[in-house]
Formats: sequence, C-alpha cells, structure tokens
Amino acid sequence: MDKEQNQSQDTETKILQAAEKEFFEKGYAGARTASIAEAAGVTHAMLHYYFRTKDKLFERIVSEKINMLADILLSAVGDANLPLEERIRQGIERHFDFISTNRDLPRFIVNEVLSRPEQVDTMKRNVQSVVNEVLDNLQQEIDEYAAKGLCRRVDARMLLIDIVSLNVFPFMAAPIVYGAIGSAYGDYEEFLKRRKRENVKTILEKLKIN
Amino acid sequence: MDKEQNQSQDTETKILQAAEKEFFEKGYAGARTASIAEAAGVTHAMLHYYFRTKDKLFERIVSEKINMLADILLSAVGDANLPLEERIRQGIERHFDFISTNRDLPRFIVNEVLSRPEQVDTMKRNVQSVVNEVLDNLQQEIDEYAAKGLCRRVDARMLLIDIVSLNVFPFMAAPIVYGAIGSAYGDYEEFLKRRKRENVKTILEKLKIN
DNA sequence: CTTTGTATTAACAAAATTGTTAGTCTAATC
DNA sequence: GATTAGACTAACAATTTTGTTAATACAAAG
Repeated sequence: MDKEQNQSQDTETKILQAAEKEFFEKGYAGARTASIAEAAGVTHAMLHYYFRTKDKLFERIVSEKINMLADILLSAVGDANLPLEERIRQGIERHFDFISTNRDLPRFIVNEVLSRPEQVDTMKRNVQSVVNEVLDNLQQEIDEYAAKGLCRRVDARMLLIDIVSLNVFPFMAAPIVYGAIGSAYGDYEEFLKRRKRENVKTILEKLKIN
Repeated sequence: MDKEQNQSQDTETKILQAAEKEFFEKGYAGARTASIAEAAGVTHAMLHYYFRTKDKLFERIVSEKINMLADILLSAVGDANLPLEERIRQGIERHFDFISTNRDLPRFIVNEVLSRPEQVDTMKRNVQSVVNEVLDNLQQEIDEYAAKGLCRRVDARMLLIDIVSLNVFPFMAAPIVYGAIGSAYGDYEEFLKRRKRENVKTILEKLKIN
C-alpha cells in the first residue's frame, strides 16, 4: 500500500514539477501537455488521469504561487522591536532574497496571472488585507518617527511600490538589464549583491532628513 | 492604380494593427491567425498572402518595437545645456510618458522578446551602443558636478536601472499595483501623475548632498 | 483464489490551427 | 477588346494538440 501510494504520489508530483517548469518557461498557451508528460517521464494520458485538463493543472500551479506571495509579504514585515530603519532594511532584503530564489516567479505572475481578470481578483482577495495591514502599520511607525524628527514623513504606499519595483524589475528584465548594463559589475550573482545594497540605500535615502 | 494600392496598403496595415493588438494581449503562442484576420476584417488567407507565416508577421511587429526602444532612450537624453538635475528630471519624465503611451509594450518585450535568445541579441546590438554612450556621458557629468561639490558621486549605471525599474514596473503589474494599492490615490491617471512625481523625487534624492 | 480498485498504457477521436491552392474579380496596360 | 498582374475568396489539406477509452497489470482485501 505504501509503495503504490508513493508511486502515485511520485508521478503526481513529477507531473506538477514538470508542469511548473513548462508553464513558467512558455506560459499557459505555449505549454504542451505532451511536453510536460515527457519531461515528467510519464505517459501523456497520465497527466489527464491525474489532473483531468490542462486548465486544471494550470490552476493548481497558479494557486500555489499566489499563496507564496501573501507569505513573503508577511514574512518581510519582520521584527516589530527593531528600529524603523533596520526593519525596512530587513524587509527589502528579505523581499529581494525571496525573488532571487524564485527568479521566474515575477514574470509568471505578470504574464499569466495579471492577464486573467478572475485571477487578479483572487490575488487581490489573498493579498489586499495583508497589504493594508502592513501598510497601515508601517505608515503609523513612520509618522511616529517623523513626529520625533527622526525621519521624513514619507508615504508608506508609495514606498512599498518603490521597493517592489526596484527589487522585481531587474529580475524580470534580467537578460537585457544584466546583459547590456549589469555585466560591468562582474558575474550575475555579484551584480545582484550590488543591486540589493543599492535598493536598500535608495529607499532609506528617502527617509533620511537632510 | 492609386485606389488599389490604397486598398492593399489598407488591408496590410489593418492586419498589422490587429496583429499587434493580438500579440500584445495574448503573446505569440496565444495569438491565433484566424482571430487576427477576423479583427482586421479580412479573410484568414489574406494574412498568409501578405505575411506568409504567423512567424514572419510576428517578427515584423517585434522588430518595429525593438527600434522604438532605442529611440526613446536617445530622446530621453535631452538638452545637454540644461543643468544636471533638470536634465535627469526631464529624462525620467520623458521615459515615463513614453511608457504611459505604450502601456503594454514593457510586458510584451519582457515576455515575448526576452524569452527568445536570438531576439535578446538583436536587442542588445540595437541598444547597447546607445546605452553606453548615454551612460558615459551621464557619468562624466555627474562626476564633474560632484567634483564641484554640487551633488553626490553616484553610479550612472545603477541610476539608470533605478529609473527604468521605478518607471516600468508599475505599468507591468498595473492590475495589482493599482488595484491593491494605487486606487487609494484616485483614478488610474491621477495615480500615474503621483508616481511620476514620486519617481523623479526618488532619483533626485540620491543625488542631493545631505 | 477471486474480487476490487487504482495506476498505467496504447491507440484513437475530436477539435483547433496553420498553411495551401485553384480559381475569381478588377483595374490597368497593350 | 484581350491580356496581365495583383488582391482576394472558399474550400481544403496537414499538422498539432487536447482529451478519451478500452484494455492491462497488480497489489490489497475479502
């Protein structure tokens, strides 16, 4: 019983892994169920046996990824006891590192999720409450610091968009950003370290009082 | 003769326009030649008559768009007589406005061009010399200003990546960035005005001496 | 040992999609 | 007026791709 369970578990996850790779690389329309099955090392019919349709298989991948996004947002919030500057630094770095270990995720989300209105709604539902909580919290803390003259009173929402833009875009456009500009800083990993530092600096600069 | 020329001109451009829309919305794999023809109001066979294959039609669109990118970079360089700060402000705003009037272009480039190594090479060839010229020029000017104590000595390459990231990302992720955060600032156009100001401020802040 | 349920396969069906072709229409040219 | 060339159409061919199904293997349960 265990063995066959493991077998079936195995082919199911093998299909899921192959599907994720294929969908990430080629998008929904470009992905072929036959390629996925081949990459997973199983018969083409097995894919339909386990997931019924290409669509359902895709949904499965998408919902998993959407959940990851809410998680990272929360985990980037960090320790409330740290001083504001340190907390923001930590948030930026955690967000950067998350994307760095999920380099194809942003492109996938932007291409395959944001072009489907229903998925956008799902995502908003999953993300909005977390975002608002994080933002309200952050804005309050900024205001307190600003009241004491410790930082500028910046807009938390704009700050969040700045952070995400700076962190995410270079990964999405990596072939050209690194290929045409970034390679001057050494290999890709070296370039990423530079960018991470740069992004922290850019954001904290906005908070500093002249 | 003129009339029939115009007729054929007309159907050719009608196909091109419909193709651009379809490719931008659905990507190469998701686009259907039949849909393109229908949207253009011509027979499906006409598409093959004028462009032979889906692939050639796609190439035509891509190369046109790649050329636009080099153009905008150059046009954003601006007037060399302006003071540095003003020149950078103008560059950021022009770049922002360009994307604002070509809102689906970044997603198209990232999805459909950057995932094709040959296209990336083409793009690099078209863009790299312009980029390097712009960057060398900018770096030199920054260094001169910095030598006089008028600004900080920042890295021009990093600055360019910052600008492009800040300007482009919110458009690519518009449904979620505006939907979950930006709508607090009013309608979409109002939000964009805010973002444009914010981006200029963020970048100029990096240059200012404390 | 038979039954039952699940995993698996090979072959097939159905639909969608790209591309072709033979022939028509029309306007200019001889 | 006949001819020619390009624009155009309808029908069809070829291929690709998704999804189904009938049959098989095999382990567990009765």
